[in-house]
Amino acid sequence: MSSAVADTPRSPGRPRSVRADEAIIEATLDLLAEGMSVDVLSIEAIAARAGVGKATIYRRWSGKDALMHDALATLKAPAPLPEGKSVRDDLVLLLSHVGPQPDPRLAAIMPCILPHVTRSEEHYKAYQDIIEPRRNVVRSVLQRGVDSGELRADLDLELTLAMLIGPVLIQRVLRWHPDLDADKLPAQVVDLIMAGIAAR
Amino acid sequence: MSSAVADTPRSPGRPRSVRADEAIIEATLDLLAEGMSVDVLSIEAIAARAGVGKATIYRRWSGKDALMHDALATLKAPAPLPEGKSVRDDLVLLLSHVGPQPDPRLAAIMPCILPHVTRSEEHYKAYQDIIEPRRNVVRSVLQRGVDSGELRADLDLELTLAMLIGPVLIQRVLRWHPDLDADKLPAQVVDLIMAGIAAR
Amino acid sequence: MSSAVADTPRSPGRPRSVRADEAIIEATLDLLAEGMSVDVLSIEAIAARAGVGKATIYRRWSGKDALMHDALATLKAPAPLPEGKSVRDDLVLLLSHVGPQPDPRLAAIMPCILPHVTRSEEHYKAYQDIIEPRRNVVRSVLQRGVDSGELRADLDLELTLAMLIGPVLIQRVLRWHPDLDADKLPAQVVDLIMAGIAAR
Amino acid sequence: MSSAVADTPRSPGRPRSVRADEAIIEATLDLLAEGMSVDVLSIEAIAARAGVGKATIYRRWSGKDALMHDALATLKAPAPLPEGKSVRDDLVLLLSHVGPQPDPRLAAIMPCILPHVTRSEEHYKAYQDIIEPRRNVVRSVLQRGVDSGELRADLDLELTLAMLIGPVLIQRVLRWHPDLDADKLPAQVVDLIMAGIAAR
DNA sequence: CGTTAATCGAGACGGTACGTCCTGTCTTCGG
DNA sequence: CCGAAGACAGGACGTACCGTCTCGATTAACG
Repeated sequence: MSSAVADTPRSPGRPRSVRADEAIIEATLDLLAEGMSVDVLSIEAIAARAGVGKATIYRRWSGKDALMHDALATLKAPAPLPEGKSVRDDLVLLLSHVGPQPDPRLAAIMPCILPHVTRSEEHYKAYQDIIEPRRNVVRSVLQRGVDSGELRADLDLELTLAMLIGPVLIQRVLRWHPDLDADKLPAQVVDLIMAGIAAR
Repeated sequence: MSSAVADTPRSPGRPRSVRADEAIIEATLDLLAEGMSVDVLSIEAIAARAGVGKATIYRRWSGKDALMHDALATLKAPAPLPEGKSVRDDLVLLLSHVGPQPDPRLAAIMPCILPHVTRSEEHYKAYQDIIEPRRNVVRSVLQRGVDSGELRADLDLELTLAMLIGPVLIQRVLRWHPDLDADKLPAQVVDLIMAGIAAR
Repeated sequence: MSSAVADTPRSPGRPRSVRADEAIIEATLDLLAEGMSVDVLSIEAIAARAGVGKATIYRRWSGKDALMHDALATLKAPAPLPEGKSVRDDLVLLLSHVGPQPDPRLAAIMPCILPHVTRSEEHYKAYQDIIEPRRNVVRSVLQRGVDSGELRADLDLELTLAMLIGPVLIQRVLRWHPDLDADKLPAQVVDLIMAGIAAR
Repeated sequence: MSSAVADTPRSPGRPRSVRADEAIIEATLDLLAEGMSVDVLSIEAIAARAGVGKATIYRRWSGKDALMHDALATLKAPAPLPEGKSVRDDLVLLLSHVGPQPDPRLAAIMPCILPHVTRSEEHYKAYQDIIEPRRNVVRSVLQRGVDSGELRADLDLELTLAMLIGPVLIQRVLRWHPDLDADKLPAQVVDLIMAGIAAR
């Protein structure tokens, strides 16, 4: 093409391998999902699992935190499902997706990053760009429920958000609980919080 | 000993220092409360903080897990508060105690052990003796509410438990949330779950 | 070219740069002469010094050993000096040429390759084609001395060769010796070995 | 003992293992003797060969150079043999000891350190305390020969020294030479240099 | 009141992972 | 096709801790 734009000037030398990029991210997610905590997750282990030299990782990311952030960002489900017929069904769907879908590793990883973001405001802010879009979807569903009259008009959206997400975050702990079924949890949570626990 | 009762047979040699015991437990809790995750919490750091040799720790505990367990067990508030005048007030009180009281470090530590117990059923069971008594208190308050007619007769106690505890576990994450006040969270959570979010 | 002789069929594409060839050889010799050992001498360093890409080197030589061999072969003085008037003068001249002439780097490089050829018989043999011609010149001078009666008839030529070359090889070590002058060393060595050290 | 001297105050903590010291030195000498050059010799290889952690090496030596120096110092034969009946026999004995005795690795290592000490005056000086004592013994034998009239009165001791040591340093190269026998080399060298090569 | 024995702080032990640097090879572009 | 630039997998660097061990000194109860 003889026309103008020099789209991407293209730096000299061999371009970075896309295969390596993917292998590193996948290895990171796999290791996280295998239950390793953020702190015990080692660059050396990631490199070995990805079949990659350590330098290839450090060429792309400054350290473990930056790599982790990008790895988790790839899990950022591209808007899982915005709309259904009722607020109740939408919420159940969304909460189910914080769970095993779309990437089955997500449910395993989430509790691992919880203490990570808890450590400091700095860590917390670093993950806002990943967490907030997900929360926004839930928030908008709640707002729609208020507007449509399905939910109470005086509802504290932020509080409700925290209560919806909390149980799901600890759902892995509930796996071994004899009286609860993790698969049905989202629906039960939504139903309970819709109705309230107080007697009528 | 020529006397009767062999109370404690008393082994020969220098007895173990009580000061060391306490210093180690305190150092462990301090470090956990400072936001370190379970994995990065090192025996070496505990020993240094406690002013104690590493062997002094390994002589008492088999490893990090055993020490952690005992340290957290000392936080096991000796029955925080059994009874109030209403289920609502009791729940608020109990949830507040999962928070900053009685030991201010408790709230900081709880999110740290979450991924730890999540790792495997083995880890999970190891902490049951600490977690379950606390849950039992909440459970009995809920049962009393059902019996007294304050709560719905068909209430799923285990599910309700999970929903009450979830938001509190992630309350540290909410510290930096602009629209939520961690101190008021327990009361808000209880009120919301009592009433439900559905419009009447 | 429309003219006649297609001497060398001339492969297609850009011909190899003679400048690069020379620059690589020169860079190799320079680095060796700067006292680097054979093992620390890196292709990367040679490429950088020559202002050349690493691939440009690997396209011409199979590896470090092959490059080194060719580089040293260029130092193979094209018959330094065959004949003088006396065996003594010839030897002094030859030893001086193992030293700073004709290429001043030769004296610096020789001790570097010593441990290299020492490593295995394989390495040793690889450099025979460079070393032996030089030794042959000395050998023939010695033989001429025996024939002419200047040297003892029962002389062990190989042994004498080793004794003449040894001191020169370590002459760099002698640079800092306060009582020896490297420049005069060849003459002194020849004179001493001619006369012997035993009292008469 | 109630008397004075507090010999060695003894620092607290576990004392350093003598076994480790020895294993490290032995591993270093073994690897050097196996023909590795100084530069390719890695701390990691030494640690592996010695069955020792890297930290155990770095706790004792600042780096490769310091370790090498101490390793070679242990080869410093504690006065190989001072005196015989003739200067000739003494020299043969001493030169033989620069060779395979007392430690058979010495002959293999010497050519390896030659380019090392050659690199700079700094490196050269660092090994003076190892090299010079050995040279001193030879020097004193030569001086004794001059005093006793066995050697020429006008002998240049330093030059003679260089000529005696040179051939031995390159004796490994001579291993594969068909016409020379490394074992007999010292005697041949001494005899030749005593008599001179000039015809009488 | 000296013996005995388990404790203490201290720190070295064999390891593992760190993040950096350099190896020799491979892969892209522009000349 | 060549040349430079530079990414690739691999591996050694020197540091920092890991959990274990070994040391001299301390500290009680027992004989």
